[in-house]
Amino acid sequence: MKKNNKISTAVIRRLPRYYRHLEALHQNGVVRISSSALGERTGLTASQIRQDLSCFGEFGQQGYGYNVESLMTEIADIMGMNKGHTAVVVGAGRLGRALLANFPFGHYGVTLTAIYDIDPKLIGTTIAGVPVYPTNELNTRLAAQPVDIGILTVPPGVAAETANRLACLGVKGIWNFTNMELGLHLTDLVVENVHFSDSLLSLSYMISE
Amino acid sequence: MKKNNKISTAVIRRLPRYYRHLEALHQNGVVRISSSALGERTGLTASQIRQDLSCFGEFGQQGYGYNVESLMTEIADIMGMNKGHTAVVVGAGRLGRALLANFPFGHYGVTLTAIYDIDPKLIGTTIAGVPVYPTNELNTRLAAQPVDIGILTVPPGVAAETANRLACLGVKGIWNFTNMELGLHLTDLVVENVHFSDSLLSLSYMISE
DNA sequence: TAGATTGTTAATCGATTAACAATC
DNA sequence: TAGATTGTTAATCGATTAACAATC
Repeated sequence: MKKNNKISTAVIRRLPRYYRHLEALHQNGVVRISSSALGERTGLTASQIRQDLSCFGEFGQQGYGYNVESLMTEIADIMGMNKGHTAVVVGAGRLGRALLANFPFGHYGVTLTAIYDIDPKLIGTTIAGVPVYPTNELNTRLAAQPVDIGILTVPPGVAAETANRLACLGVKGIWNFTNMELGLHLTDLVVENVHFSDSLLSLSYMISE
Repeated sequence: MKKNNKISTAVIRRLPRYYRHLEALHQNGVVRISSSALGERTGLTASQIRQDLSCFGEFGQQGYGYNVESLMTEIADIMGMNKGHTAVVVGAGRLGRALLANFPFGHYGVTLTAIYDIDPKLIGTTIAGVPVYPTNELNTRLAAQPVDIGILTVPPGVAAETANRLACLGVKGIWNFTNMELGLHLTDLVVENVHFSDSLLSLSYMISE
């Protein structure tokens, strides 16, 4: 009984959190969990969890709760982890390489098809098993073989320009690690910003009380 | 006319965004801006901006708007950028080093006093001008000279344990880059999570519609 | 069966938006 | 002065919480 009304961003932002906790529970061999127990773990109310999940279907069972593994699988599916999303990384500097080395893209259902950089020393090599191409081949390569996500780890100076190119080349989403506001107002493009500075400044505020 | 009622997290999360845009405006030589113009830039309503700012004081002027530089300065101050916060980085792996190399801590009013790692090759060196100490000296060094913020870039396996040590050593905040839930429930400790996976999964959901 | 816990409806709470008098 | 734009109060909207019948 999927309900495609319109999911609020508040709910969407909580889905990965549910997933993270369910994954940990599953790894610890926990088979079932009630909304109240999950609430305790996640720091949310049982009511909110049931409300959130009910946006997508009926995954629980009265008197029992939720099966950890199947709820985990359902949420993974809802979040698009089984859509086979493809992505390219643009910018293989320290941050790009740290991400490539540490972040388990495959685990989240994202396949990296290429890395782009301007450094001649990197061209032709592979990083984390992904080939590095020169950035000036971005247009032709992506035109020939579109991808879903552009991961932006370029220096701030070329962030906006690169984002524009990615947008024109038809990516559906940009994962933006530059501290720049991309200012793209295309309705069909999603920009997810990872603004470290915003995060640190919030922390700074909260410890300054 | 500061009003210390209780600022909602929604407002706190928008402060860095205001700051970012004001900084850019200032760099472009813009001297004054109205709430509606700032709203257009930031994608928020003029009403919300005025409402938000009024939590902290009266920074504008009727018929004129806000002075970009002074509003920027005010917000910087509100966010604690002038508190002289100190921080240590724990974990000098790829991510830690990328952060050290790229992120302008000083610009946000945070002074790094030390880096801790277990790799003997790194001990005694400096990264981005900050000395690296062995992690087993964390307790004695922080006990002797407390810091405000612990930046957690250790591998997931030791995240919880390291966070606990930092908490016991009196840090006020933890900037958590591990994908782990730290599960510290100390009332006087603030944990700011940078969960890359949550961010990517939200993006994944949003492009999957 | 009796106890537990769901999904959902209704009530509450908080956050955003609109409106406007005050005033630069 | 007249026009613009603030800070703030009131109205609206949305999100969270509480309650409970349904049922495993």
